[in-house]
Amino acid sequence: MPRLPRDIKQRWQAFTEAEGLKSTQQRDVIVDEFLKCHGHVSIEELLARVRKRQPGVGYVTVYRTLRLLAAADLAVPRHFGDGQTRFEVADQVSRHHHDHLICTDCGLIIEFTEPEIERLQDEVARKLGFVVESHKLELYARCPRAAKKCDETCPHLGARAGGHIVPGVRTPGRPRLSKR
Amino acid sequence: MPRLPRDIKQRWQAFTEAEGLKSTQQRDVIVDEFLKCHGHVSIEELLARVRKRQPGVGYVTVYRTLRLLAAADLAVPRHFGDGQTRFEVADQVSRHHHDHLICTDCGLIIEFTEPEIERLQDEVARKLGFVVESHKLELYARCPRAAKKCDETCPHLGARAGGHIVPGVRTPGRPRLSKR
DNA sequence: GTAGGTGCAAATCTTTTGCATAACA
DNA sequence: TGTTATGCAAAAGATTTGCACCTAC
Repeated sequence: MPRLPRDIKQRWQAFTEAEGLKSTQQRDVIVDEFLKCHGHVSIEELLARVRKRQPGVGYVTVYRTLRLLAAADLAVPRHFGDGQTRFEVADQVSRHHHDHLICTDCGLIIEFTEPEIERLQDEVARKLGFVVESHKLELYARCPRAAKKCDETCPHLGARAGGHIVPGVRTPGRPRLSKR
Repeated sequence: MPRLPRDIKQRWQAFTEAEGLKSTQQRDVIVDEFLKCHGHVSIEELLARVRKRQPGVGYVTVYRTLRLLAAADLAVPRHFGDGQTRFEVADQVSRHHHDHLICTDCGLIIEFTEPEIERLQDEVARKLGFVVESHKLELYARCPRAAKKCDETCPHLGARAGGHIVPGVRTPGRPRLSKR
């Protein structure tokens, strides 16, 4: 059993080889563009990037390629509760693992790491007889009343509606993330 | 501003009153059944329970009632990545707050609490200038190779397909939760 | 030439809304 | 008696599959 190559492109190559996958113009561009992404891309977003280089590429092809990337452990799907799946480059996750803090005012996503939390997670699981494979930690938080700090970080603070009752229910608690 | 009643049913009553909501047979049964739930119910699951008492109740009514319960902070929506929204009684969340460990073999959900993790979360947010409103922590884990422990806890371990490649991509990483 | 890939259209699946009818206060 | 609620059907969104055609090995 050969060691997984450090380089992410090599890992992709190894995967395609092992699975007998072919190289095509579309697939190559999609993978290339995806690996250049830093944040959390949705299929649509990636599709838009790809089409700048290869107009005519279909949604489905991006979808299937991301599925392959996920199978190869090169992409990690994320669900922030807005009903869309977003993907993150696994390299960024493993080499620079992080969790997320989501602003409940504007949906801004901040990444953070807290090694002590990670350690405690492993410990909790171990006590229950499990071994953690992955985890998801999201803090839904808002800037303090003073809103001083918030003006700096939140792009469109205060852009919410003023309604009386009940939006949809797709997001955890109250937060509503931007769509598309 | 009156204190929120301790009792959850009283809180619901206060909410309906304040919002001018009417009491109906369907709504009453739905709320009642929901509050009796302990785990994480999906709309369909709750609908099934409700229909045992009131056949003919529509999916939409359950949906809208849960939306109201969420607005009243009596239900907390959860997203475990299988594309379905599940709801938890807020009472269980606030009085007995907990996070989730999900078995990547069978989808079994175990609840746990780790006060130290909670504390660290607040600290991290504070350092970034935020105040945590809520959070979501999920550990995706598997029982140790030996699988000893797993046989005890996992209802249908080994019930997965044996396919070669790539299921859907809705779940984080590999885990596949049971549908419906 | 053949297995694998692409892209359209269409099927699924879940959540959400429109609207006519029924039930509550 | 006038809201408010219900439930059907259908819209909306996102994901997933079927299938005919195309392309890389």
